[in-house]
This record gives sequence, C-alpha cells and structure tokens, in this order.
Amino acid sequence: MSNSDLDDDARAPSSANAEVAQLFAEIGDILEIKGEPPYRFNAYRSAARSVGNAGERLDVLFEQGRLRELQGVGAALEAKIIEYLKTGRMASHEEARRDFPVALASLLQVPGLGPGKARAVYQELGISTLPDLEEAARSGRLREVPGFGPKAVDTLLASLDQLKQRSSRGLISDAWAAFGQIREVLGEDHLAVVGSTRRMQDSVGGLDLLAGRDDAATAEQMLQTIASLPNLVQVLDRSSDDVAVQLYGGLTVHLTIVSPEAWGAALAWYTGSRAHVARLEALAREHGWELSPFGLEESATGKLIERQHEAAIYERLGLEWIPPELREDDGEIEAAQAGSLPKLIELGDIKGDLHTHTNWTDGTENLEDMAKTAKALGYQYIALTDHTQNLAMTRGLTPERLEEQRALVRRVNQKLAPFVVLHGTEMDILMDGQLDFPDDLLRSLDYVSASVHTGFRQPREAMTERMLRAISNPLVNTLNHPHGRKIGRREGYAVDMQAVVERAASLGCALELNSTPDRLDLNGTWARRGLKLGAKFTISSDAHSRSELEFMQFGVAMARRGWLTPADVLNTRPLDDLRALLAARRKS
DNA sequence: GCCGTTTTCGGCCCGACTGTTTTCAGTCG
Repeated sequence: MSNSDLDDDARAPSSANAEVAQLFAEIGDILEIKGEPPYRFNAYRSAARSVGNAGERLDVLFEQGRLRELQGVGAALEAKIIEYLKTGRMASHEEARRDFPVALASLLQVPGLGPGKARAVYQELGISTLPDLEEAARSGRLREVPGFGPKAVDTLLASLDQLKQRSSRGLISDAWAAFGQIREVLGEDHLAVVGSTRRMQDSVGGLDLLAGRDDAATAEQMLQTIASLPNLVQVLDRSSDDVAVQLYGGLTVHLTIVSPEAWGAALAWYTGSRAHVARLEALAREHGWELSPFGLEESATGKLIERQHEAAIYERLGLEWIPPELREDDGEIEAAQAGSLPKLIELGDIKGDLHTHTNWTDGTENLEDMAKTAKALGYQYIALTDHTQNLAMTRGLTPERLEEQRALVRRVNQKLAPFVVLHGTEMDILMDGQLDFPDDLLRSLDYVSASVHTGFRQPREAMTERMLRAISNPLVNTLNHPHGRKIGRREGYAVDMQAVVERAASLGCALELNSTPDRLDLNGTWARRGLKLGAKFTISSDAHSRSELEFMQFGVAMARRGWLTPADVLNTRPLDDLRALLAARRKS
C-alpha cells in the first residue's frame, strides 16, 4: 500500500474488500430489522456484493479515485469506505450495532421468520441466536412474544430442522468467476480448474486449482498471490506447494503446485470423483501399473508409462478420453472402453434461448437490448417469456398487456431480422394445476412454458397432480425449473418428480434445464433419468438482464452431466425445425 | 442510499396468504 494516508492497522488478516463488504452487509441486515424502508437496506446490500466481489483492491481504487465505479457505491458509501480505509472503523456500523446485535441477522435465514419477528424476539426475550431461539420455542417461552401462536411455533421448529440440513455448498458460477479473477493475476499457462468445479457439479464444495511450475520461486509467488487476493477473508492452510483460502461469500479456493511434466496425471487425478479415480487405479493395476498424481508407472520398476497428457493416460488405460462432466463412475468407464461415449452437447450447439425476461415484468432491460445481445452471442432466436398475472410481484402480464407486447415483438423482429423473437410466456401454474391464461390466448403465442411459483408448501400429492395437470395441456411446450429449488436457500417443493418426468416424456412436453446458477433445475442426474425415459429438453438461461444470457453455459453443463446430445435438446434446432417441433406438440 | 434511452428528483417488485387477531402485521414468491 503506497498511500501514506492509510493506517497499517486497517489491514487485518482479511482484505479491506472483504471487511467493508461484511460491514455493509451487517448494516443492511440491522437496518432491515430496525424496519427501515427496503431501498435503504438494499442499497447497503448491493454495495456489499459489489465491494465483496470486486476484482481490485479498495485501497487501489481509492488512490485512483475510482471507488464510485463500483456498482451501488455513491457519495455516501464512498465516504464510508474511505473512512474505513483511513481509520479501520466505520461509525455508521458502530451506530447500527448499538440498537441490535449483529448476530440477530442470523435469524433471518429461518423460513417464515422475517425482520419483524426477529425484532420482536430480541426485544421481548433478548434472543439473538438460533440455538437460543430453538430453546425458547421448545420451552414455550416463545409463546409470550406477540405474533407467536401455537401454529407459528410449530412451523418455526420445522423450519429450524430444515435449516440444519441445508448444505453449505457454493454456486458453480461463483467458483468459475473466482477462477476468472485468479487467471487474470496468475496467467493462463499451466493453470487449470480441477475437482467438482471442472466436473460441473450443480453445487461445489470449493474451487480446486492446479498450477504447473518447476522453480520454487515462481511457485512461492503464486501461492502468495492467492493468499493476498483482494476479496480474501482468511488463509486456511499454507505449505510449500499448496494454499487454501476463503474468499468473501464463503468460497474456498485451494491451489496445488505440481510439476509441469506430470500435468496430465495431476489433471486426471484431481478431476475425477473418488469413485472414478478408483476405477482408473484398478485399470492401471490390471496392467501391472500404478496411477498417482505424479504419473502412470510400472509398479515393479517405477518405469514411467505416461504423465504429461491427460488424454494419453486415458488412452494407455484403454479408454477414450472422458469429458470431465462424466467422471462420476456412473457408466462412463464402460462406455469409454467400448468407444461408445455420447457426443455430448456443447454451448456452440445452442441456436437460441427459450426463457428470457424484460422490463415488462421483473427483467431489468428492454426487449430490443436483450435480443441484440442474444444475436451477438450467435443465436438465431430467443423466446420472450415474461411472467403472467398470477405472479403479481413481478407485475405479471394480463392478457391485455400480453397483447400490447405483441406489437413490440413485431417491431423488434422487423428491426433485427433475420434474428427472431418468439413471443412466448412463462405462465404460472395455479394452485390446482389450471393455467394462468386461457387456451385461446396460448394458441396465439409462438411458445408456451409453464412454471410453479406459488404454494410451495403444498402436499406432495397435490403438487404432483398440479404439475401433471398443467403439462397435460398440449399447448404447454415446456415445464420450467421442475423442482423449484434455490441452491443454498430452499429445497425444491415436495413432488413425485419421477411421475412428472415420465408423463412429460410420454406427452412430449419438454423439460427445462434452467441455467440460472442457483437453480440448475433439472440437474444432470434428472436430465439423465429423463433421457432414459425418452424426454425432450430445453436449455435456457432464464435471463433477467443481458449479462444473464451467459448463464446458458451452466445449463449446457447440466445437460452434459446428463449425457445429453444435441438431438435431445429442442433449442439446438434451427428456427424452422424448432417451430415444427413446437407445432407437433400442440397437435398431439 | 443509489441512480438516470422515465436523468439531478422521485422512484425503488406488489398482491395474497397466514396465523394472529378482532382489524392486521408479517412473510412470501
């Protein structure tokens, strides 16, 4: 740090970025519990995200007078950042903490417990932690708090149980974003993602990286770079050839230095699931060899068979090279031996995006900008699929507004031809399985997809019937995000998904692989089950802004994990073929 | 508290449900 204004004490183990982001997030939480209006606490939260995920250090941005370039940082929050950089403190944070303990915000994770109840629980019983809350609920003390009747206490206890089971795994998009940031500073040469992130699991335990370096000085430099990333929270572990750190947002990054000569062996070793690698080891033993991260060697003599190239290792073991997404020991070894691995779908096979939103509902941008961006991505078409009237919070479209939208679609299509915007809908499936628009209206649209957005706590039988009824209407082309889960926030609703997938397959209703990183719904496991039943799929971004169109890569990854080929996915088809397929479903 | 092909002020996701009440606050999607 070169700016002499800055106090050395300001730099604790965490980076200033992570510290400031944390303080902003805590202020936001406390403001919400205090009952401040949403635009105030949301301002702190969006600034927290922006600062926490920034790829540059706050002190550098400050020196260059560029703090305001961070999204959501205006004059007031800039001043607070500068105050923190200079003094290591933030007065408004200390002020907020005087009213409510920071720990109280942890109660907001409990489904059904919002800021109002958190405030009441603290003011009436002095409770600010989850264990204390649970104790109060069990002992009956919670009943003393206004608003907590017998039913509310029961629901709360159930929610607490659910919360305990929730996994703390991270989003695949966060892991890849962190890799992008790290690649900027370390360079691309012999730097690779391995582990569950390379296998593109729908959630990841952390980001595992390999760097191939021979000389100790360079290796040391790389480890040091990781240990001082702008968004560092803490260094978890450090040795001469590896480092593990935690970044803002919770992601763990683990970098291992390996010899560039053994690059291929290390890639294979650290990428496959434990079960997959065990199969590779067993195959090696059949040849009298031994596989390790250092190479494939003859067990008896230690003579090197292969270590430099991953594909060559697979080849020596009698296998086709196996795409990382399949390395789960779920039939891929046998297929690779037989030379019958599927030709998996790739991002480049996608011809259009069938799930997008605009500022007519809860998207942030206009149709023309969305379409232009899609066109620039190389697509031939997108489907505009804004929400419908039942989903009021998004200003869901009434039939009248849908008609108005039609004229806009026509104008944009004239302007961007031969690119085509299909006029579609993401229509709510109502509580009883009825659809939010009448059939006549649906018939007038180019594309119809349907989603469950309400009544998540319906019993399993009712939810299953509801979804079956909805997809039984031949005007519904696609069932969107079938499980309705949000990774890290809520489980999917209770539903007999096997029955839904079977029915969809038999009726020709496509199943969506929703590419939004916290959905990834269906995931690879369910895609593969659907494939075996003969289901067809769409892969779509569910973009609410232009940049989110790029989520598509994650949905394609789920498809690959599901062993899907381009033929299994509707939106790999050119527009005319797609239209024919959509029409065929309607006639069924 | 931020922000701007609704631009320097006035917006910023809003209506329904739930369990608690006795007229509604809190939460959700």
